[in-house]
Amino acid sequence: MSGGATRRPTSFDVAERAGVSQSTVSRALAGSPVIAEPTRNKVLKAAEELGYFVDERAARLRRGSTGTIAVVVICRPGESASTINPFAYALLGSVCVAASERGFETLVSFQANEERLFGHYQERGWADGLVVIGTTTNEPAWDYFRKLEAGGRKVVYWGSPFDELEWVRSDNHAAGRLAVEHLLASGYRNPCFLGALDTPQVQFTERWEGYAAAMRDAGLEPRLVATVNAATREEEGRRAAQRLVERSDGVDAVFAACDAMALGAMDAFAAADLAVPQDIGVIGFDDLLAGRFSRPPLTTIGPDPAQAGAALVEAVLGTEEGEARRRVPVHLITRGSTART
Amino acid sequence: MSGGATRRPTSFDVAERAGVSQSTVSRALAGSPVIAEPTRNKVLKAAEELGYFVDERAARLRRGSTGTIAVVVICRPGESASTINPFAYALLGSVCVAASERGFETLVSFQANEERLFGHYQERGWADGLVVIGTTTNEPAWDYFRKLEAGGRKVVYWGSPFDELEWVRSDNHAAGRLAVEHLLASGYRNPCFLGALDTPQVQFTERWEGYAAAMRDAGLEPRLVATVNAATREEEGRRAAQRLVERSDGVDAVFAACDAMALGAMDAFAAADLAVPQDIGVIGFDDLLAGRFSRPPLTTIGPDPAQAGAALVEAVLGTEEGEARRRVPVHLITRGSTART
DNA sequence: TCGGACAATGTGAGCGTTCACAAGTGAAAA
DNA sequence: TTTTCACTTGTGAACGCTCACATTGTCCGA
Repeated sequence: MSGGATRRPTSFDVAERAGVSQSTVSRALAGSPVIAEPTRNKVLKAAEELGYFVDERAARLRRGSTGTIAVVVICRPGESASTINPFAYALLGSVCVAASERGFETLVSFQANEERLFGHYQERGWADGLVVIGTTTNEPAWDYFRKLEAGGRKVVYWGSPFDELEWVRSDNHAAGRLAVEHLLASGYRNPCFLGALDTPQVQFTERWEGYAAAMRDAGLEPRLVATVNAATREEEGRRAAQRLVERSDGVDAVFAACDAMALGAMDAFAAADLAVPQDIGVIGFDDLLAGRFSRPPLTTIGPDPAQAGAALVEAVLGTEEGEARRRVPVHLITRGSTART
Repeated sequence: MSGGATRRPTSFDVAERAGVSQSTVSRALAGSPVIAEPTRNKVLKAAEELGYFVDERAARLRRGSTGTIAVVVICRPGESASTINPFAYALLGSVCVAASERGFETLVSFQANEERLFGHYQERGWADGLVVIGTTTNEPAWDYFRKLEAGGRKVVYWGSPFDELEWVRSDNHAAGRLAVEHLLASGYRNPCFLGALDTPQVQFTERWEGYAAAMRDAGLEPRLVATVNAATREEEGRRAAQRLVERSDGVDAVFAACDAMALGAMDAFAAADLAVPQDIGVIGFDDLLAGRFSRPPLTTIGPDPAQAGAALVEAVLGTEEGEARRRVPVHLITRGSTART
């Protein structure tokens, strides 16, 4: 409306208008009980008239607190904000909520370019801690994380491939077992695992291990249908499933490393006229919204994102060693894609 | 590893270690060309050894910049981070990316409780601007927004119900027309609109208006199947579709106000043994990932989230009036749910 | 030998707060 | 009246940084 950009009012402006000292303004606005009621009212009125808000960056500087945790979501190269695994979003959201519940702000950035990613870690050095969601293969990451930790900051990784870092993960072992048990109980005889083991995604590897252990316990041979890198997880799942169909070696169920892959696989099965769940059972991991609306709806295993987010925040704010290294429990959500009966 | 929490190093610590003055450290780290190369190296080495990072909150305080834009995602009451409309996440992501490209940080919060929401606006007052994603019916919001704007901050709303606020929206009118044109071209004769008009979601209302105008242009009577409030959008869509099925008044296609509703509706149609797209066509809005994996895949209309995010950031950072009030173009994505032929 | 120009570094103020401490009230107790 | 004390408010020093300005050192031409 008006012309020039007017300077933002400070507590001194409020003090002048209210006819008190600046520190009285500070106290009144901070809700200090020592301030007399009439004074407080004068101050509040003046502040409101001027449209004054406390400058948090100054307050925090003085107070010595940051009150902020940084969250970095690492995108895969070429991945945009809209093609990223939706589970990362759910996790991001619950991290923000959990942080907010503990009175912390969250500073969020999405990074695809690793060069810039590291630059950003530095800029964000002023946060109390850093939560990293996603995976990077970049080795120099170690050095950066070390530097950050030397600088008194804590870095917690969701599903880190680096053992030296603090991490929070799903109980992937349990997930693998749950998948096998459920598939066998549903009447499938030859469940295979669909995913990749040679990636920095340790979570995939752990799911495989859980799956393999459960298979052996049941007297069965674990089988891997390896995915190869593609533009999206769905595409990876689709291609791997196509190869599986061509092979046709008696596999009658698939435990996919993530829902996106499972959905891609279901797509491929439909194209090959294989009926899910009759001809082949499919179970995923993540509990994406998309899985609720696929035909058939996708049976899946997943952590509660709220629980996972809370665990991450606790880990990044907690001072106790060890306590931070946690496993988030997973749950089986049974839907149509494994309902053989 | 070590015991007590050591104080974070400051530029004075670096200066002492490097044997130079504090301001030389500042200059060296800021990349000032006036610093001699050997000095810069000494400083960089000392900084690295101490694990020093510039305290951005102090730097920005001194510099007078915030370099931050706040993003608030409003959840519907009872909605958790994982049940929120995924489009909001995609939008959030692209806002973060767009901001980062312009050198800004993003401070993100998810708010369900409106009381706290407003408290948070104040705390976040130190950002250069505020992007609000989601909808609130709360009238006092006006006052808060006014106060924020009086305080020199800019608030931009995604799909605001308040006309006095800056907003960025999809071109919902065009979306309504696109939907009708596509449905008629696909051989449907009686498309209805599924959604609610009495909500603060102006975007829904605008889509209805676009739909209604296109219907009249085609010589047809616009028809509304009203949704009523439920826990999730899917549930709202499901229930409205059930009523539509019971009515069976010749409607042969549905334009749902959002994908989540469309998916819920498809669920209800499947339960009622109505085949999509043969018996009834369905088209949504948002281009959710879930729509790509539904059976049949969902035809939808939507803005490019990246474009929308960029427009929001531009609006919140731009100084020009009017320029900020923008419409983001929408695109039709044709999939199975309207493939009658 | 000296002074001026230029390059590199040091000095000190101040960004807008909070907080420990000092100081000013007025009423109750001596 | 004087002392005491509770209750409020004012004063001034930080927080860690950047930037305008002052200072130092070095080289070169007169």
